[in-house]
Amino acid sequence: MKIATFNVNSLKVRMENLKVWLKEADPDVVCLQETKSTDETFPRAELEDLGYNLAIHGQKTYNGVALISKHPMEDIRIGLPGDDSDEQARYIEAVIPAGDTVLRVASIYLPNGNPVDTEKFPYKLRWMERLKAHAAELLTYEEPLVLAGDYNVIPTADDVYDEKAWEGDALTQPQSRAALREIINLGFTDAFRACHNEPHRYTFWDYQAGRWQKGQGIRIDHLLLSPQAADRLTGCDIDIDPRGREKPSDHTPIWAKLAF
DNA sequence: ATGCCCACGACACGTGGA
Repeated sequence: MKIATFNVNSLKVRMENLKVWLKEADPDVVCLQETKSTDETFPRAELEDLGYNLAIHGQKTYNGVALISKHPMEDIRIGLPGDDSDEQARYIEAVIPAGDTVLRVASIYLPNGNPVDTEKFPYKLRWMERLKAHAAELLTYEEPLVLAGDYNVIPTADDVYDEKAWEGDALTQPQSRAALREIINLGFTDAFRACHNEPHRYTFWDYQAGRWQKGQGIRIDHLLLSPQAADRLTGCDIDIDPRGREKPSDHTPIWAKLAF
């Protein structure tokens, strides 16, 4: 089972770029972020024609997450528990039959948190606390679980082209990094780091200042695996080609393969 | 030191992204 995550930065303008990648990568499940589509404007037919079932949590203009799966999805849960007043569409979860068990997958769009001297940063940290609590709950199920998405956290200096250039940014703040470590330390495995130890592999390159052309990116899209998922991990990699094509997102897809 | 680029909503440029 190939599970991918891709922050598309608007589905509407990314459909051709996305479809080219879907056809060549042929993922079973894709966690999408920043769809910027409501449930009404979501391009359902185009994705269904490619053989995918849909689970959508949309919002006008901003945010928006979705799961697309070639296998049926059950027990779809919308929104991250812990704050009923939070109206931002940043979390969706579903259960997919896999072999003689099930795979639970979540698509996560963690808040950016910039600028750090505004209410946006404490919102990010509170959201991470809620994610930690929910992740701890899901771990008690003792089933294969993948929490995948745009975490908006650069885990270490090895995951950024220039640590100094990002000093003071919400993505490298010690509090952001500590909060991500706390989640991982519940018992998760970073799929990419389980398969790769080389530094400076990226999933995002800013549109500005020629960052893509200069190879200056950051690694912020992650797949976190429960022990039962990590035991099945056979590979993980970043598909950088979509970032270099026409009308690219500023993110590129990353995937993991699990054996069932 | 700052803006660079891109998408959205909806027509002019402000907001948000990372």
